[in-house]
Amino acid sequence: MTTLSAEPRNCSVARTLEIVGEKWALLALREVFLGNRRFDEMVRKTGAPRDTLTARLKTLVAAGVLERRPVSEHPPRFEYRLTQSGLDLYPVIVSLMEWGDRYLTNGSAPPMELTHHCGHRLGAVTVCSSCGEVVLARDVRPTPLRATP
Amino acid sequence: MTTLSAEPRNCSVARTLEIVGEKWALLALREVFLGNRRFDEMVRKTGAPRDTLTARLKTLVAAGVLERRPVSEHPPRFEYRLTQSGLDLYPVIVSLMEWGDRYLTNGSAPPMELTHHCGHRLGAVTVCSSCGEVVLARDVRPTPLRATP
DNA sequence: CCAGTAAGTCGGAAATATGGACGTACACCC
DNA sequence: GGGTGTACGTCCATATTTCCGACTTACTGG
Repeated sequence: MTTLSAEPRNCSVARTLEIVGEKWALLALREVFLGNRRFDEMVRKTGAPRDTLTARLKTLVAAGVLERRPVSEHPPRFEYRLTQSGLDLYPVIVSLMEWGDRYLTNGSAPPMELTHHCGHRLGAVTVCSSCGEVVLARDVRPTPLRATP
Repeated sequence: MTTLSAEPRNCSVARTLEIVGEKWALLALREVFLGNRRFDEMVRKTGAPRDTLTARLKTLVAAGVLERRPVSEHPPRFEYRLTQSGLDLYPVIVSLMEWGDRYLTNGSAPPMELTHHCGHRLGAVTVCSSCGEVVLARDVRPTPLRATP
């Protein structure tokens, strides 16, 4: 018999989405990348319900993507900071933004522009780390698995 | 007064997430990128509830990311194909996968590898289209808006 | 005729999301 | 000292979604 029913794939995409696979999680991250590290600020800038944002931030902190740290004792105030793994989610955010800029602006200018430290507007492209070529879906194939011996 | 309450940002990330900002939508896209274009196959490989997948596919088709086309009349069979805008979501998928491979494999090998047509394992990196440098969050700033006159 | 597959739809229970009010702990100002 | 405002949540009741299993339709193949 062939692998007949193929359980749900446990790939890295699925695993990653367990952590960031929800609108408010990614929008909270967007805010932190933009420098807004405080709860109320995130509520305002994302439009997320306070409860939901609380839950998402907890997940992100538990996953080690954000760190919640006190910035003042009296009054008690906190901020959420990106950890290294959090910083490494930047490509996810920018590729979402890039796509929206291309397909969802309906002719008008993108609602926000980013400037790279090279001085130019950031245009983010995904390239292959081996050959440096722009990655197109049609140029990529899943590597066949070796049979389990 | 300063822009006191700052309505939720309507940025491209938020707009994009209205379409793909949910686990099953992105996993369905992953499957299509892997070549599985059929409904039942997506159900099996993603583990999504059939209803939910139906709903997500409808959204994706409505957004023009996928196209639902008949592949047989008798019996009626359909497949979902990526449109150009759908193909351009590839960077989102690969950057999610890249991150999971880095942070969620717990020491073991990634559950799936991709091969680029250059012959090497695909390592996807996001670079600035102007200077070619790898994009790091700390090297990017939002461009200040011109004041509305 | 029976089994199987593909592509959904349906219904009802369970889980989540949402919005508004509330709580706490201050700071600022008069 | 009292009133107002901000930050960071929590709580509750309702609304919406999700989830699962069963069912439907339309065939093919034996």
